Amino acid sequence: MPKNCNFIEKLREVGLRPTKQRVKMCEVLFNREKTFHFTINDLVKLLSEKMNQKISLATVYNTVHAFEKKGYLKEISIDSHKSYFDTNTSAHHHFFDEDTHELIDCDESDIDKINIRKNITGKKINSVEVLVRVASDNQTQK
Amino acid sequence: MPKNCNFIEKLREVGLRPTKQRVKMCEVLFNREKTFHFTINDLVKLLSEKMNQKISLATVYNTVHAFEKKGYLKEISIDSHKSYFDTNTSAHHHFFDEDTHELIDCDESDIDKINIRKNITGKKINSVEVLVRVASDNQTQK
DNA sequence: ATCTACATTATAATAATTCTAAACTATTGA
DNA sequence: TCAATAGTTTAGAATTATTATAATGTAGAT
Repeated sequence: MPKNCNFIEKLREVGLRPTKQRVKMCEVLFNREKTFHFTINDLVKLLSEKMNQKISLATVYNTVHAFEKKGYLKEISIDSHKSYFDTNTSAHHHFFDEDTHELIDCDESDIDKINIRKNITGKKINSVEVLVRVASDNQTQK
Repeated sequence: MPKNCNFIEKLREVGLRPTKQRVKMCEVLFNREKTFHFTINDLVKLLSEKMNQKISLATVYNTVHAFEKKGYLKEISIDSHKSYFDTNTSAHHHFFDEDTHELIDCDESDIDKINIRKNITGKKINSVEVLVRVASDNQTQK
């Protein structure tokens, strides 16, 4: 049984038609050990260069957003100039390497539980996320 | 002594020429009790509607970025679709109201100190910021 | 096999931001 | 004071990221 079958099933489960393009994108995004952080641009490049799969840019946008809506992907706000997505959809924190522009997931144990003392009346907390910006430690940095 | 003098001096101190446009923007941004969160769009509207000051869009971008570089403003990443700026340039956390798209500063006492257990070798921590997303608490929400 | 609803595609449209090059202005110092 | 000059503003063009459109294609149901 080829591994694609998993993706076909998973797509069907959430009500997304398992089209050629979506299955291909699943392979690129979810056949990984570690979580994957990417921009739409990264993904288009990966698909065309590594997978030799020409998918229209509009489809990549549509599909990424479909995946996001169905909980397969999560959008991360780090840089107002581009959208990052994360294959790890659980609530978790990030390190952001300002030298390489690389995102790194935090494990649960990396950051102690955040204690929030303030309450906004009539509002409930949807998420609490920490972003730790890091950069090169040497003296000669800019 | 008109209050503008302060801004003229301040601009000069950091090496920015105190032009008419910059001083006007200072008045809009920094003559406030509370910190101010805004997008470029908000600012352009404020300048033209409230202050009756027509400033070219390019100048608003230039000036906001000049202020940011000199530490007068801080950019906040919340929404990948627009850039928010904050007149509070110290390290601090935010609430983000997902209903109104409003940003609210946290006081020091609102969130306990964040304890980071992980170390990225060769990298130092530049900042640690928490974003708490809140939304309406009622049952009938979307 | 056929139908229908949903997907994909190329391309156009939009929105946010940056670039360009000409006109303008604050500062310097003769 | 006044010109020189270096930095600034401006309108508009260019660029980039993203979304909309409308025609064509395809998965799933009958």
